[in-house]
Amino acid sequence: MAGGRVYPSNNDSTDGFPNNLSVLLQNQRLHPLFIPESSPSPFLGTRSIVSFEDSLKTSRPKRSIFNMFDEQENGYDEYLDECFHQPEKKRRLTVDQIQFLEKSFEVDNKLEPERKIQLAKDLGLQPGQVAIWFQNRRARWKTKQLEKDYDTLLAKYNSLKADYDDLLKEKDKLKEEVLQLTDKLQTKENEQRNSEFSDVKPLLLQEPSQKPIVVSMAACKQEDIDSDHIPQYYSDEFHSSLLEAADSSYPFEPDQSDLSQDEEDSLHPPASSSNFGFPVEGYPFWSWTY
DNA sequence: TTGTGTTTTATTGCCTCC
DNA sequence: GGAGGCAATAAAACACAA
Repeated sequence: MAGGRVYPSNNDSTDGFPNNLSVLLQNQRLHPLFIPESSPSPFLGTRSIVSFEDSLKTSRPKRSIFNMFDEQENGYDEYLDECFHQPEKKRRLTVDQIQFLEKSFEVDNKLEPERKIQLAKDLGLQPGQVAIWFQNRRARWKTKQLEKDYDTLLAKYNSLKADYDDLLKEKDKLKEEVLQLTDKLQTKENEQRNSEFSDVKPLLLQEPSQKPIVVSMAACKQEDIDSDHIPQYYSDEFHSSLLEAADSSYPFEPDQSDLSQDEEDSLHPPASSSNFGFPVEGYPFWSWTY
């Protein structure tokens, strides 16, 4: 339920003192902490005082505002008596009292004993009441502060989450872009390979005692056959024997069969074989992997 | 008028500090 | 051990709708 609270007006006060705080502050130039030395409290109305007579009929709590008063303010008997004779039950503080306390709270939310007594004297309250008011006020302030902190954190969280979501979207977008580019590249490479493949004359290497070996020239560029590009560890002797072999013993014949990539691959000896890149029987030299 | 929700005042129990 | 602070909570005061 909502709604501002309507506090009882102090205009019906019978003490003859101004009840409006602003008027009071103006007329007496009161600082919130300023307590006149010997002026009666302008807040000593009839509506803001606990009925102490009623309270005293019952057993006192272990530490009530009465005990606190008795323990701490023994020299304050006159004022206590005045309060004790207030006929009414517990009442809320008046607007003026609350405004005065609020201003005092703004200055310092902690209450030293001297200040407590002065405030009580000036407001027509018991020091214990002032202490309790400050305590409750601190609790309210803390609650509000927690709510503020929560709102701040929530706003920060929402902002960060929005950023994070944006980054996720950006990441997905870039990922998709990479996939598309990869596909494009793959397609281009395939097209290029196919065009090269169509120019190649598949070669059939065959020896009477061996199964036919088909080698794609695409896998073996001319420069690979040049002596300059044959690794040094192949001796000249070995080199010449290869050339000799290519010249006479292994006539190349065109192969009309349609080679698949797998078949082609199967013609190459395994790269990580135990031959360490040396000639393998049954495989042409240009299919060796160094 | 009454029921209900909210706010304020006060109490209680526990803790820390001196 | 006492004073004072805090959290939890009771109780009173109050607003408001039905």
